[in-house]
Amino acid sequence: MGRRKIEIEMVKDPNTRQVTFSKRRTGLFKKANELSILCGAEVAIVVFSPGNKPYSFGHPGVDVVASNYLQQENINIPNDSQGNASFDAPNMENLNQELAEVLAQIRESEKQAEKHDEILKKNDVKKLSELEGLKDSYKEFQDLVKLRLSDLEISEYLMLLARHPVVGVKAKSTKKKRRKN
Amino acid sequence: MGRRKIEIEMVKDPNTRQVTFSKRRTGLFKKANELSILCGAEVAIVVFSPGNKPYSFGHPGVDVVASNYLQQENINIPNDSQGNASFDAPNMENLNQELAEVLAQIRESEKQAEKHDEILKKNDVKKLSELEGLKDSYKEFQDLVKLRLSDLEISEYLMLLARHPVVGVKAKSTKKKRRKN
DNA sequence: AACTATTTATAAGA
DNA sequence: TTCTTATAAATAGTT
Repeated sequence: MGRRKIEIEMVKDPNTRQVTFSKRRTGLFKKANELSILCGAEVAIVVFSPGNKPYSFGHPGVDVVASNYLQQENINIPNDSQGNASFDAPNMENLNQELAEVLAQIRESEKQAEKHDEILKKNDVKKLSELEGLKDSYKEFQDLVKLRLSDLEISEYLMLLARHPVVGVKAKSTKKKRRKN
Repeated sequence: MGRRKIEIEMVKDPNTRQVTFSKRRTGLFKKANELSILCGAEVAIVVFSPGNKPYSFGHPGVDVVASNYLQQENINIPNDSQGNASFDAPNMENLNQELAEVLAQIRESEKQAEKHDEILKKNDVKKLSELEGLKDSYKEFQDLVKLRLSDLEISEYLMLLARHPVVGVKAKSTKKKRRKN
């Protein structure tokens, strides 16, 4: 849909490829957004550019989509179906297990936190002094939870993407080369 | 791009909505496929229909993406050697311990949260201004979480998860050996 | 599912 | 990178 028709095949020129990527990624995300609004559908997308830079889109949010997915499928626990459990396996499994535990607890905590909010909303607040204390510790609590929650949300999201109802491992890293696109 | 222009808002009629969903989902996946081919990009999409049925698209495949990514980046977690601004990242060796600590903290926080709930229940709280504050701070860290959901992290988690989509409920083992190479 | 009148996306070019 | 524009492609309403 441009000045000329192009074949759907790898764009040879790196520059052109980059430009094409940028334009089409924008278009893809726009379409995804429209789809989610028009149809009330939940959408999550992850894309890696030619330069390996990751981009993502989620509506209403990757975490929400993931949660719904998990709620629907819940945590099935398939075994390693690939038999390729060698690569850093001990390490990963160990983390995986712990993460799974934390995940469960976080979700529990989240529910409580929500309840907490609900209660606050429904019951008109009365004791000011007490509230002050509550507020502080509540916030601390929330911070703690959230500190980990982001990682977990990602894990959930990834489970979703992997199309397997599994709990994923997360490894905090960061370094990454940052290419242009 | 049809007989008439439509507003991007929830399609009211369920039938029409379903039809729109089908058409646009097809279009979205087609676009994703073209993007992946034209630019050699990795793409993964998950969509939930209005009826909550999941649809997904992946090219060339989440696990493949994961392998490539790991091979390229590996789980190497040096400090920021690229001069990229980033937050600290504990390496794999520290993860277990870190997780354990967080786990403990969360448990503690949960207890606090419960206490809070009880207090609130027993004392009919009443103070709108305070409520507002609570809601605000809650939103604040919600936003913080969103910030942490950077593309970078998502990609890393995606890779790791897809590579090790296993959740073993095994006994807690000890640390792990080697780090990335 | 097909068919088109239109709208929308985008390939080139600036 | 952003914008412009000719043209290809997607799709809303219809059959």
